[in-house]
Amino acid sequence: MRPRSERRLQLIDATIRCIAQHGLSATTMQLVTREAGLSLGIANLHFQSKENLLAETLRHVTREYNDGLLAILTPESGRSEETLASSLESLLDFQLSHGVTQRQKMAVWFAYYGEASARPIYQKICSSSDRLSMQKVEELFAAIIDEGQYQDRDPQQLATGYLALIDGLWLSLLVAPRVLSKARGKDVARAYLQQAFPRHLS
Amino acid sequence: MRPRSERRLQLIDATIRCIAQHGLSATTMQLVTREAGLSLGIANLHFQSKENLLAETLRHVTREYNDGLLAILTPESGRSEETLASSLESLLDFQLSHGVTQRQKMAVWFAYYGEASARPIYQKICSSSDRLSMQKVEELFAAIIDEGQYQDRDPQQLATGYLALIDGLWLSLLVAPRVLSKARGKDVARAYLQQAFPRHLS
DNA sequence: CCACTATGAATGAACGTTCATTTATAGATT
DNA sequence: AATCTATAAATGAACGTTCATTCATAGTGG
Repeated sequence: MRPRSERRLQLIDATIRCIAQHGLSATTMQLVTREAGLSLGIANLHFQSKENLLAETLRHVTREYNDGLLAILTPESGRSEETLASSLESLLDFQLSHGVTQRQKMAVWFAYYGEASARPIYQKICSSSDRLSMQKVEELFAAIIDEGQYQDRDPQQLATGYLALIDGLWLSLLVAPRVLSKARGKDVARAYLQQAFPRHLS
Repeated sequence: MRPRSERRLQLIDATIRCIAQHGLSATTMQLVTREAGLSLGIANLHFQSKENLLAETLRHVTREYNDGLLAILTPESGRSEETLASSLESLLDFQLSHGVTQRQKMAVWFAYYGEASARPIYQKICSSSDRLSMQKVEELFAAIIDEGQYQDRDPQQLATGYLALIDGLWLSLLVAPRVLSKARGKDVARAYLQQAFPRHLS
């Protein structure tokens, strides 16, 4: 017997692996609980329903990503080494890091995106996460434009383009990893940022 | 009684509407055949199985898009008015046209992408379509770089970035249409191309 | 001894598929 | 033209399977 929070995480992790391996539509309670090494009834005990388990899994993956993003893009007092240029570099490193671009995570992410247009719950979670990224990246870009005295740059438009580019690269990495390597994907994203802020990226 | 090809198209159209409205995992044979105004058994008569119907639906949407792309990016003798600059403009217009960016089509597209990592059939269809787009866009970009004598431009990298950007914009249009309008999405894509080929886009 | 955690067989609803039957169409025969 | 025949199209009730959920039961810690 283990505490509630531990079992919840154990089941969410198993759900992630199942979605990545079998897809969202083939993910059953049997598969998830067996993957977790637990009995069939346990998921309903901790999550009430499958729908809820799936929603919580999406929230988990989304929160994990958002926390990583906020750690980079939220200015903190005491980090004297931090510059706007280093934040930009960190952002790029993070979004194409191993942790974020591993197959499992991306497969989960896009599986939910694919169903989002039909399920309000998923749509809400996805779009609110997108809004946060957009806001934070736009803030960073605005500060960089100000610092670098860049002319004719629209931070909102650049942030929209950058985040769309990252999403598209993730999709390519997921569907055709042999065509696009992670390193090349990073080059492409870096080129975008270099065009936008040449004096902030080597 | 109607000929085979007509019924097939009728069922594929119904499948598209069902996926857009209910999602891929909630699309049942009952739903599809009722949407088409036909009986339950008819889909298996024309498509053998549900799996086959779903695969054919993906092929249909993919082919429709590829045909539109090829019509723009395949040079034809007799089109004397055609320039590389006008091809670039046409490409942009097409990829953010009403026909391509309507909710139904995008919802179907991403629903399959979401399942593609777990289903080889979907993966194959999606990735071979991506490869075609990549090849054609890369050819266009290479010709433009040559004509415009642009320096330090890698056509493959630019094409990868551009197509990823378009994918990402479609995703935004689907999940958060209120945040990103089609017109603004087009502006963002145009800005990318303008940075790359300033002398080929007004 | 009580509250919480855990099990897995049982349940009923929903699903894809099948198939006996009916309906419609086109060609052949009278 | 009218009738018959052969073929394909179309139907929907029925079948077997799979699924999420329930629940009686058992185990565990305080």
